[in-house]
Amino acid sequence: MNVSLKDVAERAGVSIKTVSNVVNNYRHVTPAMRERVQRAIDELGYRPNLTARHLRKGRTGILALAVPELGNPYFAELAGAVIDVAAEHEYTVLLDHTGGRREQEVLVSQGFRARVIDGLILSPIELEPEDLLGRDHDAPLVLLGEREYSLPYDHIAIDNVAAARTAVRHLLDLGRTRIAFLGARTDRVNEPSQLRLRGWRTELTAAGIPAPDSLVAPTGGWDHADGAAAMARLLDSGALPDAVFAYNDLIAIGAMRVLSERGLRVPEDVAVVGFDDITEGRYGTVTLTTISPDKHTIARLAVQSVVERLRGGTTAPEAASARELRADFALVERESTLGRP
Amino acid sequence: MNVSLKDVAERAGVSIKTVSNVVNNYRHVTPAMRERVQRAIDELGYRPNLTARHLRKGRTGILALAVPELGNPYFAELAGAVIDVAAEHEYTVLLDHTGGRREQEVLVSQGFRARVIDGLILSPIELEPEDLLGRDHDAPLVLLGEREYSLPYDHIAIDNVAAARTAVRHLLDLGRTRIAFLGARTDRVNEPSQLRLRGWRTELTAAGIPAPDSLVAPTGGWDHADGAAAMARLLDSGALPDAVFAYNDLIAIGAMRVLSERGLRVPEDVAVVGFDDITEGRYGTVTLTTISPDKHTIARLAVQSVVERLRGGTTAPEAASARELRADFALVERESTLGRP
DNA sequence: ATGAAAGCGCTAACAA
DNA sequence: TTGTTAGCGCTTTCAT
Repeated sequence: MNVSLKDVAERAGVSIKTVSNVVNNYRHVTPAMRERVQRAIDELGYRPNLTARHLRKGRTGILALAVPELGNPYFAELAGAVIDVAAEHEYTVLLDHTGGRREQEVLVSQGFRARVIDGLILSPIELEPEDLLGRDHDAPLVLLGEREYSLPYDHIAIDNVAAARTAVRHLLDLGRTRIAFLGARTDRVNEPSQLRLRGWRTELTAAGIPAPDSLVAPTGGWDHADGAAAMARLLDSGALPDAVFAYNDLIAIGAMRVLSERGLRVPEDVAVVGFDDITEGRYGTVTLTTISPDKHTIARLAVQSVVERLRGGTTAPEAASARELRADFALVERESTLGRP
Repeated sequence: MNVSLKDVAERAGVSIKTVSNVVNNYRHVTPAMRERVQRAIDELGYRPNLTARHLRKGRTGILALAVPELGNPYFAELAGAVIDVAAEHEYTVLLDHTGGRREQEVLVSQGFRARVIDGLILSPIELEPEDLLGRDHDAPLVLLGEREYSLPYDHIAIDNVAAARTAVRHLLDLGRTRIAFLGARTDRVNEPSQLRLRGWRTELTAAGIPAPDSLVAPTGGWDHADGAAAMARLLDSGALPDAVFAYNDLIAIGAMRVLSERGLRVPEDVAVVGFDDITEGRYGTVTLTTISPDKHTIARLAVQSVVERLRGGTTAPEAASARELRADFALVERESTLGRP
């Protein structure tokens, strides 16, 4: 593939510029000349060297997306959506995962893991606002997810408090009164799940129902195993919830597994609501009621945000223009709260 | 970030080469000089321009991975493993998905979707051998998955026939005799699932058990929904299997859902074995017995294959050096065949 | 409408 | 050990 513009130019007996004009569909080229050059291109099998083009133009056509864990179907499905939307804008996506570890998130935000990128979409877990303060990278950054930052970067999320309230409201409507929350991490001061926890507490309080800490079960992570462990601990503690609102679907499914092992029926004994609407929740023995964030809109807003800043040439963060972008969500009612028809 | 080597050189009062030496950890630099340059680097916040470096060296440090569907946890988990292994080799991973459509797979193989890459790992579904014959791209390619090609590219897979036989053997050992196969696609001549189907047939035949077509249920895709539909069709047809071997875990889980809806117990009435060992299978109300391919080894072999060819400078495919690389697999026995303890 | 030439930022001969 | 310089392949003024 070491055929360059120069080779084509020589072959066609024209200048490099003319070949470049043809390659880039420049308007003012006579049809005859275009054809002549095109023939040389075909004969030589010329393919433009994008790296050179990128060096010259200062853009690479690559966006990076960094999520906590690709093994979590929510992020895998979201990544798929981002790839598709990016393709529409003629961008390809470099994917990275951080394990939700602050250190990795910082590296990614600084562009240390993926450096040849035009823009970055980051879904942080542990990242602290100060980590982004001195960000020395000119690729526009957009933040995803429920953490709230007062930073000069676009942030895309659903209204997590409202979503959590909707989930709890649903359980209250079913007559449940001892509604547990599964998935509050306790090993960190700045709790990532605080918005959903706040929604849980607010809705219960508004309904005049107690929201004791004994019904809040912490987890170390957000996987099936964490949900199972938290549920087991909660039951062992003697708390007898008649409903569970989980931080995400994986935790909810892990919890349902434990409930089943303990001989508790879902939803008769314990109703369960998750969060994320991953495909997995639709095919269990008991299908999972969940909050469904509009992943496609999230992906679209994220890519658009980056692409707009790239177009505008304003890659530097500007507090004035930083936006809070909201995607919709919906409660999807299934068997884990309604029972099997 | 428009600080270049030249700026640093001026600031430090040295030549560009010296700065380059420091940046690249070249050996023969006096500590004093190194420190002096480093200070200039820090003061100016210099960051090397990788695009320029890549243009110069002819490499980008990016590997592309194209899988059928990121929403399938198997591929998401595999992608995560590839990203990690690639990082060890100082490569980042550009991720793409093809939907398992031939057209997309061809585009990817030609480098039309992701073009600035050093190497490509492709997991094809519909791709035909002839699609790769005239491949005009100098990035080394390695193929993943169960399709068998006689092509001059490394191919990494587990022994699908043996794995399928192991699964069926397990069911036979449990005394099952009417073992259905779920997930043979019928809309294509070159059946992607043929190896697993062959294993199913071979093992049954070896055991002197009939393997009638009436127990083979085709699917249009490989998702939960496809498994559910196939299972329903099979039951409606009057075939009464006492076991099911599914092409993958998603199909198996979809099938289990339908069995449950029909009042059939797993494994008492119908035992189920899947394929892939996705996390999801470990947390259902009935956990899933499955074939567990060694994803980490697959990822490692794939990245190694590409990196070796990159190192060797031999990016052109060579029939002589094309290898069939095997990763291990294991049967993981769970409740869908053994029952709950 | 086409050509000549500069230069994006870097690496690597070759020189000193 | 450090400096000079010639490109990598492309786009882009500025001429013609």
